[in-house]
Amino acid sequence: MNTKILVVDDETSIRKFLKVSLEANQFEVVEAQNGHEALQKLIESKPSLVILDHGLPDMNGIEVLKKLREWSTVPVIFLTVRDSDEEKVEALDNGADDYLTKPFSLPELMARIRVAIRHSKTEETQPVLAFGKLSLNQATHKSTYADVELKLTSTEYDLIKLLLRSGEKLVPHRMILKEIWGPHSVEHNHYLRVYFGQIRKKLDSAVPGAGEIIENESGVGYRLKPIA
Amino acid sequence: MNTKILVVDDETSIRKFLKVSLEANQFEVVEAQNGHEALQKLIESKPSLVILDHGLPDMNGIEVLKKLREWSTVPVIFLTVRDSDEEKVEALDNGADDYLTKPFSLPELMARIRVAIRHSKTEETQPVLAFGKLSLNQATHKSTYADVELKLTSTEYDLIKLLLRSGEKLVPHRMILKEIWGPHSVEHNHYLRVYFGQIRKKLDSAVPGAGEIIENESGVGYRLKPIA
DNA sequence: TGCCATTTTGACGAAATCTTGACCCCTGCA
DNA sequence: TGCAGGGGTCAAGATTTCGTCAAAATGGCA
Repeated sequence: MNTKILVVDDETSIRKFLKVSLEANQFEVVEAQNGHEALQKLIESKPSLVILDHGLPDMNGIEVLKKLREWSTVPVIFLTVRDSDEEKVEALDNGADDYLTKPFSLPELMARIRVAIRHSKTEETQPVLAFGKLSLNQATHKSTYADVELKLTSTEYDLIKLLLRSGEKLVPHRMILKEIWGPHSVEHNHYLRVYFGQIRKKLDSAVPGAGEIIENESGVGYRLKPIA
Repeated sequence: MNTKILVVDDETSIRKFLKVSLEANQFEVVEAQNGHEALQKLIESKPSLVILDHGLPDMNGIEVLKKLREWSTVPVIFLTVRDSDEEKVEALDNGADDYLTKPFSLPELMARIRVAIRHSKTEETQPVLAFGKLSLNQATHKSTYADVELKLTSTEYDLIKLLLRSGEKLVPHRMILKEIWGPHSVEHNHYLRVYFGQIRKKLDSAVPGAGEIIENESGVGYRLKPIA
């Protein structure tokens, strides 16, 4: 699976140019023409990186950036036509990871994309996440409990990944919902009950009693139980 | 303790300029004039970030970068006089985290430094509130007395958190009620009796007598008993 | 098109938690 | 001695949150 990049720009010519260039470098490209579409596509296609233009028809790039930073940690490279200090500082301080002024050089953009992706890899994408007997291999996309494979759906997989990343730290309901279903679903606590129920059942059928590693703190959130 | 930055440049004027500017922004500055000194200082003073000039007398910046990347993951911002694509790509692909061309704008440099430091701050310090033998881990949402776990409900947890934040200072009834139950419930003093009763009971069953750490000042409020 | 895996929704009992009221104690005071 | 106010304790509802099951909707994909 190639690395997916979301390109947000209202000018078709620039989008096409970036699409062709990025695809020539083995990236998969998702396009958005405005802020709302960008946030929508971000939830749908979970890209590994976002290239965000400053000037958009419905809301400006900074607003999009602030919105997505409420729940996403995806790397963002900001693009702009103007070379203004204030804009740069504003973007970088609001969560942009890099900033390029148009016209930019393609090799430089590619190099900066590699840097951004390198960063997010080292921070989050360790090939194997594990906690106690529960482990998850992000390369093969497989998960095991005590070396017994669990057949998880992709949503179940994402939930386990989220808990594993937090170790024995408690993850609040709303944070889970935001991460997995997007900021619109912050209220749907019922999802959590259903999905953690399914996951517990699969854990139990792998190793009876294993479902207990998923703990609930009533009214607050879920966490993994530290190894006894 | 301030964040430490290693500035590597052979030109004294630029080093001084950066030193003054960085110190004005609450950073601590360590200087090096050449590649060998840079690697030396990196080991000695363990900075949180390196600003590395491309042209150095003994070895060029790329070589320094490659060397330090053999064992260090410290963020590196590359500086150069020439605006060359090849140089940029080479630096970024060899482990530089950002790249700026002289003359650069100071606000932009500061913003990019903040980004780099933000990136490297992956692990947060575990926020533990404690007073005497009572402690509360806000990451795991667990509480202990003398290392015995107390199974608190979320409201009980919030109450203990409130008392812990005030240390041995007295917290008035109305303040507690407003914080936990909202401004509508400022009159319901009965809640406090019931809840602190429950908490005392849980403390006692963890360590007999421990319930006494919650003291009441008649007609005024509650507080934690200073350590004997 | 129809099938299948998955996601979303609804329903319901169980568990945990919160709220309320009854009753006790103690203290200070008339 | 009686009584009022504040505090502590207990336990019975009331309410919220959980866990579970299963039906309906959705979305690829042959």
